[in-house]
Amino acid sequence: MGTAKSNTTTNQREKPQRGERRSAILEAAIDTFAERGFHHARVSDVARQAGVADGTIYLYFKSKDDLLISLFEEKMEQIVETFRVEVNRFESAQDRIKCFIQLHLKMVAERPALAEVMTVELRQSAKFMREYKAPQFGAYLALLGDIISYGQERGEISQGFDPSLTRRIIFGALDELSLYWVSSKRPQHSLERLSDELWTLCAQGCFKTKT
Amino acid sequence: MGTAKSNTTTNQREKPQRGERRSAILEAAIDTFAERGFHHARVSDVARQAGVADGTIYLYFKSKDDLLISLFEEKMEQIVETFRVEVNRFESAQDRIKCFIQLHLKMVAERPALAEVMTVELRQSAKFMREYKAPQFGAYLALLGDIISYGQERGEISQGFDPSLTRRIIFGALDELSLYWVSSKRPQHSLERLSDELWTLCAQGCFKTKT
DNA sequence: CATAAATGAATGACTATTCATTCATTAAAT
DNA sequence: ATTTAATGAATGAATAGTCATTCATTTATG
Repeated sequence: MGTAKSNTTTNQREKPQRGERRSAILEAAIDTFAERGFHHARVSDVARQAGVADGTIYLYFKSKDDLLISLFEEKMEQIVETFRVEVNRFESAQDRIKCFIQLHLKMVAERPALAEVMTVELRQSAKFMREYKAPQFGAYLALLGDIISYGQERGEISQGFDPSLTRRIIFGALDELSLYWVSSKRPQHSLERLSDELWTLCAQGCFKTKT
Repeated sequence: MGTAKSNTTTNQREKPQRGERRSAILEAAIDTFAERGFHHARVSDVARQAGVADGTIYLYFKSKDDLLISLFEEKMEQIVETFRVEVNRFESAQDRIKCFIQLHLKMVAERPALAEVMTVELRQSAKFMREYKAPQFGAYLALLGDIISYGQERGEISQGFDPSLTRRIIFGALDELSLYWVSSKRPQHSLERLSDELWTLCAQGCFKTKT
């Protein structure tokens, strides 16, 4: 408020320092894509939000598509790294899966705009940028699958489950819960509640009698 | 083949009969949006696929967006109707949920293009056509939630589960499995396998020991 | 001063939508 | 039954608006 150069008329950022421009653009892209959606967001919207000129974006990214892809890959890479470390602090597969679920939803709570972009735009991109194979999304799924395989090795999880399917099921459930949470203005449920519900279902199923 | 006017040079349809034009356009839109994605598909692509002129589309739909919305609502309405009847043929909630899962995946197998459009584009629409509340998608979720409530009334399902969350979890899992299946050229798993895997997880969870 | 970085107005490609015109079909008139 | 008129569905070329990308110029840096 007291800063001489502060500009309170818009939500655009202070002009970023040298060396911070690339990440300023990425962060601006997250906010802008989350608010307007990738297709409706203009490159000039991202530029304004980042506090740089339109052309500056093209010094750091090849195209608007490249900006979206870079955003995915770089953020997802950080997430996978963090998750892997956190998850491995637990010994049992049960605790590891519980941890994974909690971390995913914690990320949604802390970076809703990022969650929104990844949740909503990832599908489009995966399908329509055919050459882009989303390697870091693959790594995310692999991490989840590894926990399941690990649980099978330890005898915690029945051999009957196929890790490559079960990981999709859990990811799908997490993804839908995330979308539900970021989309509702006033969510009726806390993220802890969502986490518990999914964990309980994964752990013991929802029917009282065994089939 | 023997028809005098048949045109074998392209994949465009025979000029549709009067009174079939609206549905010809809807079907063409499903194929075109599935192949190119809503944003990359041109209105003229849909027109060519339907065997009508560009302008004809605007006699039946207000805009390209309206075409997508109409597609969702009309197809989803049929699906909800069919599912409700089929599901109610079973007495137990267990069988009803199993039936629901199987019907969803059967629909994916029978109408992959429709599944693809709904799976990929629904999220976008839900977010960016704010005024469009996707009532039929709501009905789909409600159907699933009703089965869960019914199971709780009958004492099959623990009271601890919240139907409005559990239905999201199951829908999310189904949706992700569908996307996985339609996106992979040569799926390693049959849809029956996907159905069994999800059903088993929902029914009894994946851990051998109770928590 | 020389080099690199940043700018933002101008460009050009793209495509949703419009609307003046066509034409097949139906109804009216003889 | 045959001709003529009326209708409105269908057409597709032209329009109009959008916006990603470029690049000549300006600004900052060492």
